[in-house]
Amino acid sequence: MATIEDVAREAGVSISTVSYALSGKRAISATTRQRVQDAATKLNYLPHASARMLAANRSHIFAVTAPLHPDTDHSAHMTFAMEVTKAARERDYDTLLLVHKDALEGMKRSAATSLADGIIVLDVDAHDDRAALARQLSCPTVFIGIPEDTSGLVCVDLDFEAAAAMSIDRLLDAGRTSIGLISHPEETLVRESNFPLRFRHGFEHHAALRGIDIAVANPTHHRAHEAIAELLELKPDLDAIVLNTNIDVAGSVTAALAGLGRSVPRDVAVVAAGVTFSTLRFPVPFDTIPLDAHASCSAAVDMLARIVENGESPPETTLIPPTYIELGSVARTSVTTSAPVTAPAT
Amino acid sequence: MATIEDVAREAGVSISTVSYALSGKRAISATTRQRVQDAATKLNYLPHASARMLAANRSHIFAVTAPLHPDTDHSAHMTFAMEVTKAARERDYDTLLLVHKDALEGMKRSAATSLADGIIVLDVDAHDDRAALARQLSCPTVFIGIPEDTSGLVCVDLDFEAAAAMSIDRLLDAGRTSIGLISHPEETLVRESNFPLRFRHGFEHHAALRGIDIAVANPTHHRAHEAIAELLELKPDLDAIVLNTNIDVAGSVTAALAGLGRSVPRDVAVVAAGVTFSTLRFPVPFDTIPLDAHASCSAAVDMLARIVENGESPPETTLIPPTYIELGSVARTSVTTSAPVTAPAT
DNA sequence: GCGCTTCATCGAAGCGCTTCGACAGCGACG
DNA sequence: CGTCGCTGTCGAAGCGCTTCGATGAAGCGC
Repeated sequence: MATIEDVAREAGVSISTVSYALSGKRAISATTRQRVQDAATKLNYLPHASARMLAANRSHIFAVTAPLHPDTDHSAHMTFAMEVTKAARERDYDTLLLVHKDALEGMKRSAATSLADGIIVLDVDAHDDRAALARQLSCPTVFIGIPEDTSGLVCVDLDFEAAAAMSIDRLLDAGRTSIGLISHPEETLVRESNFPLRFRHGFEHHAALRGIDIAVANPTHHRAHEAIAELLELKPDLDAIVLNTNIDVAGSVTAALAGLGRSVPRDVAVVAAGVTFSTLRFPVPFDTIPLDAHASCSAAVDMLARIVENGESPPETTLIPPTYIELGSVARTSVTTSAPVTAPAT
Repeated sequence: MATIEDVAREAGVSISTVSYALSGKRAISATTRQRVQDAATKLNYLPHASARMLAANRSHIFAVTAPLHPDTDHSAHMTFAMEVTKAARERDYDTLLLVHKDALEGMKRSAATSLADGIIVLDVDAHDDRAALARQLSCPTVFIGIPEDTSGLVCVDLDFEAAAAMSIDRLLDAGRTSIGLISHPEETLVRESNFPLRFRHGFEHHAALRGIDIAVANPTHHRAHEAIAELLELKPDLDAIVLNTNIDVAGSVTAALAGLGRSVPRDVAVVAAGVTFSTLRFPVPFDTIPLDAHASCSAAVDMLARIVENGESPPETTLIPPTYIELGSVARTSVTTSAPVTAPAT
């Protein structure tokens, strides 16, 4: 492999000139820069990674901690890891994958050895060990997800509270009156994975605010029809369901409702909110308030890069506003529809 | 962070002695070594990653290329990436994730900049661009999966041909006579993902060898019942199904068969072969010949580490023998069962 | 035409580690 | 008692890059 010295010789300049010409950190005349670039291209020069790291004290590597729990949704997990990696590459960083039990030890190690310039934390629990570690680590760290105590941290995530409120508002605006929430499986809630809790909290809070009574079900075995039966028992007049759950449960909601003699959206409106999957290929696609991995990850990586490169200190918490995608699973109820079309209720 | 110099001062020895004491590359007296280790522990010393890389010309990093296709099974994908990472950590390597289009460019870059000591290639197609690249790269590379032309490469994988043969043998031994294969979706076959093809080839080959006639279905839309109906049309007397397909199709086989008035294993025996998922939580668990991610990944990482560290050159292809897990989905047919129990047909 | 600034370039000092060769000390051997 | 060969330790030379300070050349005003 060609070294910077080879390029310098080829271009007839000094080593430092090559470095400055390629990095742009000092003014170099156009002609010299061109010669250097030509030489670099000709020799197929790429700087030796560790030499660059050592001299510049910067690795251009981000560590990504992504622990795998028994109840982890692999698909969502993969999507986030990929999106972080893609976003990092766009800013000229590579990503080191830290998994499993190695998460804590890996964070320490990659910080202590200066292997990583920064750390991205995925799949955050309400009381996450990695929060305490991040505070004492002095290696810039950004959380995708929001632990209970955010002091001294930098966190990015979808505004789940707002997403929950948005789902309620849409359903009420469409004339629905009796809303149930199907949440994540028990296992996920038990370890206090942060976002199902935040969604649920936002849901209950906003329901109270709008003066409606709601029901909540946590499917124990990823079974949709059990959850729905549970909701129907609590609220026999159920006419709307909000799904903040995994794809398995969501995917079988249509069938489960059909089994109970209800159709979507005629009898029951459905909104999937704060979910990573698309419902486009479901028998009846559901209106969706997506948990957009791309948005969260590129925002987080962007922040991390700015902390590392410019020493910026972003706010503790950045909430990404939700967006609503209509796919036809929330028709207006007949009562409302019978009102004059030109003057819809506000 | 403490440097090697701090440790040397603390232990009252020279820098090189510290290096040798910690690496064990030269004889150091027990007392000195102990003093050095104590000093290192006291100062919380960890060697600076890039300094070590630069001096030793070794990064202790493996790159992992794992491209994401539209039809990629995220769960399997994640499992393999995780298993590679875990296996690498056990040998003191970290893993860099290279995704998406970045796969080729990332391989080049991490090799050219000496960022990675070696490369693991996942999700290999029969005609994979990464094979040609690996040949010209001079960076040790191990494929998990087997492209058509393996010359000059090092590849590890489950012996899918043997797994296919094993599934046929087991079914025939259990007295089944009419076997159908449900393979991967069209999309996966079209891009010539290597293992579905190898499985299918082994399946057809062994069926011919054992003198039976078989049927094959490729579900187009991940729909199990369509595939089964297709098989039944081809072979109305179907009494055994081999599944070499994704979890979505496999998961709904029981229901699809029930819908067609057949039960497992009474009417139809089922074996899942060369699959990454477990069928334990299916309504009827299926006998399984697993594609064991852990086995493949740790074998591959082991090989890569030995190439990097000892300059070994393993054989082009290493096939991992299949194992059979009985879960009760292959009962002997009544005909066979009525034969004397003490003298089963061979 | 002198001193001043500005621009482009260079030389050299590290970054923190590994590793090679050198060498002191010491027991063994003739 | 001199010499040989070990063993354990040290000093120093890099690894390939970045970056600081220095310097020469060119441009400017007075």
